[in-house]
Amino acid sequence: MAVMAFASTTSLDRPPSHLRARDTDDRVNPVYEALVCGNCPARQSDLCGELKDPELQDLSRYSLRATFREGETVIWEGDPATHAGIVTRGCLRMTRTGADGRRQILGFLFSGDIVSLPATSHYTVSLEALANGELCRFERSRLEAALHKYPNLERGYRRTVATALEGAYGLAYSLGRKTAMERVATFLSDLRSGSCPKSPGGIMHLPMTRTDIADFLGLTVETVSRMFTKLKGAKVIRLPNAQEVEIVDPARLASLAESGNET
Amino acid sequence: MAVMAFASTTSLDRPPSHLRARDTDDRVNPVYEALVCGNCPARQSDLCGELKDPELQDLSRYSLRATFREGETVIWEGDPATHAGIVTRGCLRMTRTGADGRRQILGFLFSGDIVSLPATSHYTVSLEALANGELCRFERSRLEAALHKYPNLERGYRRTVATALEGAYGLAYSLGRKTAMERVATFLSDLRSGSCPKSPGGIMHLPMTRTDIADFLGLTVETVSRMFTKLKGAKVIRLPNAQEVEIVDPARLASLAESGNET
DNA sequence: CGCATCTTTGACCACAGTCAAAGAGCGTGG
DNA sequence: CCACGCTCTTTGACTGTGGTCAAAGATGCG
Repeated sequence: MAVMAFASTTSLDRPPSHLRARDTDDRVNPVYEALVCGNCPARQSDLCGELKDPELQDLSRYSLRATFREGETVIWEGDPATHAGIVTRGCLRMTRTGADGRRQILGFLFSGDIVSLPATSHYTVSLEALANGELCRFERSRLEAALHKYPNLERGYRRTVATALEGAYGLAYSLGRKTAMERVATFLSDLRSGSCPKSPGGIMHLPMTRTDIADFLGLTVETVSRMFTKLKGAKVIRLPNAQEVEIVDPARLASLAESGNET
Repeated sequence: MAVMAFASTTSLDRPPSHLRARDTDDRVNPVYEALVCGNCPARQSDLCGELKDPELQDLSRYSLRATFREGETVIWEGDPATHAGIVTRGCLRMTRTGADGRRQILGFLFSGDIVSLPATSHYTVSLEALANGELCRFERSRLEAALHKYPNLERGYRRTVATALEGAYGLAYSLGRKTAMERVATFLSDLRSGSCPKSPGGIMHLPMTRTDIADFLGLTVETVSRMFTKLKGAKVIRLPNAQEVEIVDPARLASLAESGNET
């Protein structure tokens, strides 16, 4: 699939074009796909959730599967927006990078989350893999045809984008009006109730680094680390190691997410 | 007669009345609406822009017009989300308010801007009028039916929401990663190229207060005021009075929006 | 084991927030 | 017509939260 180079904003701290080679493993396999959809993690998503089996089977004929590896950039800000898709496995970060390298992460995508089409002809965010995974993608015109053919799908897509908008508003509220402690508490609280996979013991594995969290919350690594330490000291969370968090006191965490200092 | 029946139906399932006295002036007038659409400011919008005249005429049968006055709250966060609509005149602010009164403005809506349906059954933001104006509204199920009937409309709606998402991402980037000066410069620069009405002399009338701007940019009134003063001192803008801004040096303003201190 | 990357901690600093007060603009009423 | 009160804006002095800089632990990998 043809992808052009875009010197401007994208190639700052991420390795450039050689990573995009993986894009080529898109493949179409009607029979296989139809079978796969049944137990696809995205089967429960807003997008596919309301589809009936025959609809899904028809739709799956147009789906393309692409695997990605940790560290790989799946979508580059500024590239022609040719596909939309669903994450079926793994985790990605959605980022926007300024000309001077400042970075804002706009969200983390887990299995079942959707990559929607931008309003413009080019992507306005990058998508970088935090863990190996897989995308179920649709070529733009195929998706648009399907949206028109299946009102269920169209409604689901609408809800999906509205949910994304809702998330962005929530993020804006955090960034604009919350303190560092509130932001970190909000982040952990949201992760807990979100699609981040949890182990049976209630321990969450964080696929993102402290730097990623900082870039998501509009803070610095140091501040994020200090807040983690503080939450650990207050016995609100446990940190078996840097990548694992156990939320010991969800109620207190939720309260900290709203007020910062205890109620 | 069918139209009249529809009119009474919608007034029945309209949200509880104590919050919104003004809503009562919704009215349906097929002939009048059809004529009005032709020179409606929203005719150029993403939503209505691609519609052909017959489609528009059909659609207009379901439109409800509601006027609003400065200071009035048109939509309350938490209310059942019964309508979507287009601003046809005036200006509104979209706000989210925390339990403790902290406020984040998520955007300003001018004529032609769309109020889309939320993913949930209830509105997640409030809409407050900054200037007298008018909304062209559609009852939820009517809009959904129309979206399915007219692919043009559906595509337009999709682009509209994607544009809103784009705007929210831009705001998040500002809030998370820009300095006070950059945010104010970005705000003014965006207003200039946006739908905020301008006088022939290139002077913009700001319908929002400094407090509103602060609540939009995640700053305080004092900081916003200081940045305005600084921009005036640097001859980047002129301030004939507090409500009017003339952008004297757009290029410099744009540069300040990205880097804060000169290039 | 050695190097690289990520995380944590500490000391210091600056940008924007807080608190306070004066100035500007505007509608209302005497 | 001006005085009054209200709201909004501006300016000043000071403070504090979170950023910056630096360095020491962890952790993981070849």
